Amino acid sequence: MTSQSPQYEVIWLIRRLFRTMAQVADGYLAAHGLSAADRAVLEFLYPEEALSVPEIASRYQVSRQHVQVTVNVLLEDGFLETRANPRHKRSPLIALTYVGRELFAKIRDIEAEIIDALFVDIPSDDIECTRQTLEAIYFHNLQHGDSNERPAL
Amino acid sequence: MTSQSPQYEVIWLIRRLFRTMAQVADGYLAAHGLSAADRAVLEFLYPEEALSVPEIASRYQVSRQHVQVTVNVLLEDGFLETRANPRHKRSPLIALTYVGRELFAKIRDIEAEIIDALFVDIPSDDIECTRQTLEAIYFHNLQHGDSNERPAL
DNA sequence: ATAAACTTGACAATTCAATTGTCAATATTA
DNA sequence: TAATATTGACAATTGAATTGTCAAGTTTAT
Repeated sequence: MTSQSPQYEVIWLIRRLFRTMAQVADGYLAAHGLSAADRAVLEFLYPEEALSVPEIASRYQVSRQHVQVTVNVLLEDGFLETRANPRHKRSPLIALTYVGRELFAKIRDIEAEIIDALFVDIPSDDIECTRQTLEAIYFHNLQHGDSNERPAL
Repeated sequence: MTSQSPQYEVIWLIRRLFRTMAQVADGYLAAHGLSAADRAVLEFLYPEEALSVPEIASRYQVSRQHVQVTVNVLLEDGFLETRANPRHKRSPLIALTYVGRELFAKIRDIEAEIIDALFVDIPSDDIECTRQTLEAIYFHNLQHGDSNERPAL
């Protein structure tokens, strides 16, 4: 509603699409016992990354302590494992286990299905144009961003 | 990161753009003493809508009680006023006051500036293509949506 | 017109994600 | 080797939102 310029409408649509997508995501994530925060951590490590908790926190632009708790639970659940960290003797690297990688692959499959259904009517040229435009905005945003670290999930 | 299909990347970008936008919004909203929830309520009433609290709640897909609290504060602040409700004698319509309308217009000006800066390098054809594509996805989503009401801010 | 069923606004308690604060142990660096 | 910083664990707090409850008033069906 309440349109003004095409730019404004694009932003409006992004806000609303995010909201509905988040609702849908909550559904299939909860069905696998995951929260949005869990998903974010898994995504940072997928498929073969190994990062320390503070590293994840700074990328996920979220407090170190919060990531710690999330990671600890995922470790207990067997989706993550610790590895020796060549850069820090006390702070291990966190990586996906085989089970964790399978889980996140499954999540991605579910998402891919939903997304494909969403885009089923859209010509691929339009998808590509949209992708490029959003990417340009995203990186433009980064250039002028006042935050000193990456923007986060 | 971790691209697969252009579709997936579009969704990925929407998620990240939303996050960074929300951070920016928190900044200028807080500078005017508003929360995101306040903004949502003002937007529903701008420029000349008059809705009851339960009506706002069902559009904003949020609990009636939460909207009530938000509206009560905005009433006290003089940004909203109550009017007789022809459909309900006890539940008044809520509408913007002159001051409230000025405030939201100001918010929109700030947003328009930020958005224009964001899109400054993008050809208008690309903006239009993006708008159409996102709109198509949004309405496609609505058709198949399982929620029985509108999707929300 | 009247009784039954529902809606509304107010208030309270709770939940959930996330932040902030603190601290001892350990690492890094100067 | 001493000074400084980082890490993980734990606790308390915040903030936005939900859920529960209830009396008062309103709508609807009879």
